[in-house]
Amino acid sequence: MELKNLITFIHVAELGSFTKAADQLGYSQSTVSFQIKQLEDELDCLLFERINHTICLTDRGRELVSYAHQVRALTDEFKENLALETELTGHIHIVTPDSVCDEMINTNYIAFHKKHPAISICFSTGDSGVMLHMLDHNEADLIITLDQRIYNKDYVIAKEERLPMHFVASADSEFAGRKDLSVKDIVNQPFILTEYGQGYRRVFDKELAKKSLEIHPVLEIGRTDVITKMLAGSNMISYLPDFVTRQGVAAGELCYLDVKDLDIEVWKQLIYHKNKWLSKSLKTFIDYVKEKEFSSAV
Amino acid sequence: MELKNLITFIHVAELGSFTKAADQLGYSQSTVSFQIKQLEDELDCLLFERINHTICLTDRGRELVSYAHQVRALTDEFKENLALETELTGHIHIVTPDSVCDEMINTNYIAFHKKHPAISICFSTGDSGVMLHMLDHNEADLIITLDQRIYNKDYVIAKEERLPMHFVASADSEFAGRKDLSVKDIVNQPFILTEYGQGYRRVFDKELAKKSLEIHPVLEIGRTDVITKMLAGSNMISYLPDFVTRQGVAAGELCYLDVKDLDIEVWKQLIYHKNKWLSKSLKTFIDYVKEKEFSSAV
DNA sequence: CCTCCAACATCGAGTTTTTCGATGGTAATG
DNA sequence: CATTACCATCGAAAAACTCGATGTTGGAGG
Repeated sequence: MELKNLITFIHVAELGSFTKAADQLGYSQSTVSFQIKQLEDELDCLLFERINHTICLTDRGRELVSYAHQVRALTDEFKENLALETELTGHIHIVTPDSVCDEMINTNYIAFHKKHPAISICFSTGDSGVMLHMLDHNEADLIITLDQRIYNKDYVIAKEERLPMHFVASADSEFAGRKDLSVKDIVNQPFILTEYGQGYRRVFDKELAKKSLEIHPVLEIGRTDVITKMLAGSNMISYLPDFVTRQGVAAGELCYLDVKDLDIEVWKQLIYHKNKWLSKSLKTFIDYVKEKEFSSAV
Repeated sequence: MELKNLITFIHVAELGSFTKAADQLGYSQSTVSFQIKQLEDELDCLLFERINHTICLTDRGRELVSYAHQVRALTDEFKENLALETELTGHIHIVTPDSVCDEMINTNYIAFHKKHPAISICFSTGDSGVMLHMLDHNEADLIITLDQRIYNKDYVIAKEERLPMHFVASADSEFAGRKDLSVKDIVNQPFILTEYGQGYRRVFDKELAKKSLEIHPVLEIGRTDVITKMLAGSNMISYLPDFVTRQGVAAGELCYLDVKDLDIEVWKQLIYHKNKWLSKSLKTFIDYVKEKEFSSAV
């Protein structure tokens, strides 16, 4: 009972003629005969009485007409809905580091949700390793990494930008305003950093190790908002992406230290798996994140 | 979007595995891959995300699951109904000579209708030529002929019997009781016969012509009930099947004339076209007619 | 760390199915 | 009586389907 045969059957039943149906469908007449015969064999009943070269639906045939129309209607409806791509619904799972997640939820996500209330979104946080693993296991639709620049043929980098990094301290730090600092000058200061697993922290430690230096932070915490709050007015130092500290510096609470001999490449990347099916919802969300979350200014 | 592929798709979606679906369906794994790919190509969308050798339905895939289930349900339902052969409904068109029709409607049909109220039946009358033409054009489902014995490879003779024929006159006819009459003795009497087109009348005339005889009836009429009524008490003679006159003879109103030199073969046959689809209703009706209308006693 | 296993994709070969054109028979038409 | 229209059937050609083998990759187990 393949759809093709049912379509042919519908035409034959409507036109009352194998030949006409064949013409209409672009088949040869013998093909139509064969297809109808197939249906008859499969259903083990006669669909048309053939008396004197004219055909006439049997009762069974009439039942099949009704069924065939239902199937066709269902199919048409389905294909139409598919073509329409319906409304923007569905579920999206995005995983980011803490700092990014904070910013997104607080500043941008509310607007997105207002615009697309039917898209349900799950934000969760994780370090780079966890995020990539989730991508590989189709447990996340989309991730944002703050890490060394990732390239992998299985991933699509939807957008990326290099993040300027700074050593940051309280605006009233003893190092504030000092020119041409070296890492060595500050390495023994009390540091507050993101925990080791977090992307750029690993890069940071590695780079220091190359210089045979080591930093023992007094506090490790992923929440960069906590870090910046604690820096202000304290004697602690941190190493953070600009977007985290920019506001504090502008407000006169924090300052950048002028350390010249450490320049770490930290990238912010928006990544999804290359085999990921991009629904319209997901595309919309990706576009949103690309625009809102990535500064075109940098 | 052939049904076969949809079935495979349903299995894959349920089992979450191409391989398992292949096992369950008796396909090879490559076949299942191919079938799903076919669906994806046809619908121009990804149905499963393949990430790390595990598959996961996409939104489109989920929509297709719903559609595929609907189609399958519809198909199952249809096939089940077909197997059930539902109730006895439908329309049957039977054509008979006047005399048979009279008898059927008056005596038997009412009982049949009570037993099978959902079967709608159309009785109509016609002479043999018309009836056979209707059979050939699928305008009648079933006919009963009273005529010479018909054989044609396109027809199915559901039942037949030879009808005894008699010259009949009023019980007080001058020929009543006379032994060993010849056709010649009565050929000039006033005759009342069925009209020429009617089956056995044609045979009757032909047989007389062989003997170089001719009869000019004073009245020709198909309604045999009218004929028998007119015979009684008149000096007219007719030539009729036994089943028409039996009652009158038994009642002492009519008598058979003992004409020995004319013996015409008249057959009552129940015929349908060999290409006719015999619905259960039609079969039931045929069985009914075979039993009720054809005397097993003759 | 290495091997094996489980999955799905892909390819080419073999088989099955589908399609077509030609042919045949029959009834209606002119 | 020739012609047309119609459907069935047949054999050949074309297309589609199916399979097994192979490749790739990640995870599990030793």
